[in-house]
Amino acid sequence: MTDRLLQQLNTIASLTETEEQAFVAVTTTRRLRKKEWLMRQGDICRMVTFIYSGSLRLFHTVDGEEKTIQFFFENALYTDYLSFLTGQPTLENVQALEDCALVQFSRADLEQLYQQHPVFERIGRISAERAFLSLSARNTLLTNQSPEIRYQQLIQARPDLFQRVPQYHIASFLGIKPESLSRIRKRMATR
Amino acid sequence: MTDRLLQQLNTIASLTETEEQAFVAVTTTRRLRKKEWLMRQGDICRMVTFIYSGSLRLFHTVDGEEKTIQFFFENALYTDYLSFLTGQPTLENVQALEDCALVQFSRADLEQLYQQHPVFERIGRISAERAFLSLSARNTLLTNQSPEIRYQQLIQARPDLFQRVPQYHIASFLGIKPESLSRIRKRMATR
DNA sequence: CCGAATGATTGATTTCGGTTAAGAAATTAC
DNA sequence: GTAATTTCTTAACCGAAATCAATCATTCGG
Repeated sequence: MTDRLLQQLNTIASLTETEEQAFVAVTTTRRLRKKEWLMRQGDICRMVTFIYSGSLRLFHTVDGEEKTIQFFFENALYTDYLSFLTGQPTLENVQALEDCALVQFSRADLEQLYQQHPVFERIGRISAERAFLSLSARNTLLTNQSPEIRYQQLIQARPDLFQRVPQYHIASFLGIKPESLSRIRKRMATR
Repeated sequence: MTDRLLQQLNTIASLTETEEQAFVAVTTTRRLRKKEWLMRQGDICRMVTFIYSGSLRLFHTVDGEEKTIQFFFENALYTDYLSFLTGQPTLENVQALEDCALVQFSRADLEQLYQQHPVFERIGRISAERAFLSLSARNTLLTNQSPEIRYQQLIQARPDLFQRVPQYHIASFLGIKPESLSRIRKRMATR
């Protein structure tokens, strides 16, 4: 399982044999059943998680209501930067949508790697930059476009999502209520 | 001017004399008059800009309408990650709200620094992480809270903003129309 | 100091997504 | 395979912000 994570890292910056070994030494694997939790609001996030298979949903709870922020599928990486970096309790909830196989490593070990092999610092930088870009894109979509456009872009970009995720989670991800998504779909069908 | 930028960098990771000199060698300074442009949609962003004094406004143009994304004041850093990292033309417009004194360095030089002194890689990583966190906070506010709450949080967090920035830019930053902001203010005053 | 331009407020109306409530369809569990 | 639960759709109504339009206030240039 760790192989595929290493592969991903190598696409960011290539690792020597030694660096790969140092990295593998700090990873652990883990399984999660559907509906089990990777993270609950109030936990402290000390791990980076690589999704080898399965899927996760990240959401915040606002006024008792779940606001879906992101979905994670195979080959994605997840960590709560805020909690991971500051040691603060997280505001995030992450739950398995499907059974998952995961690879993890801890913040403490990552700091060690940063010290010992600057290439990981580079990987960390590029990863953070990418996370920023993808958040930025989501931000732009969410604030500049109408729900209908957001929905259209999403089916364009991720048609698979609708096969694997219930519609009311997708509605939440789009920043609207399930009833509204239903209306949008109807509107678009009859046009 | 570059001193204050160095100071900021040193709070992220401390630089040796040599590293400081290498950095200073690649910086240039620049002035901008009110209403002049640092960046226009379609440009390619090759620079990181440190605001020594003055202020800037970053906005996107969507359907002929300006959407203010962010304000920059003294000691802030600006770059368009997307354009800076990929070399793509930017979608961002950045205009001086007040006369500005700026310190800049180029992507090419930064890459050199990354190669020669890993500490800059570290600074780059931490900066990207911070940018992510701050965008994430804005995101949460913008998507989870009503315009009224967003306005309240903003005067709490940045009362100075209202002294330095016209209200219609602030409205745009809050994701609403000037008329609506005016009404929110009236509503709050009479309560 | 005055007129023009810019920025803020106010009012009338419209629009769109939220809310509430019900029922239909699909999935899950026994 | 059927009942129970979950998910999705539909409809009527509501409310907050957008839109449209006018007016007021302030700033700026000459």
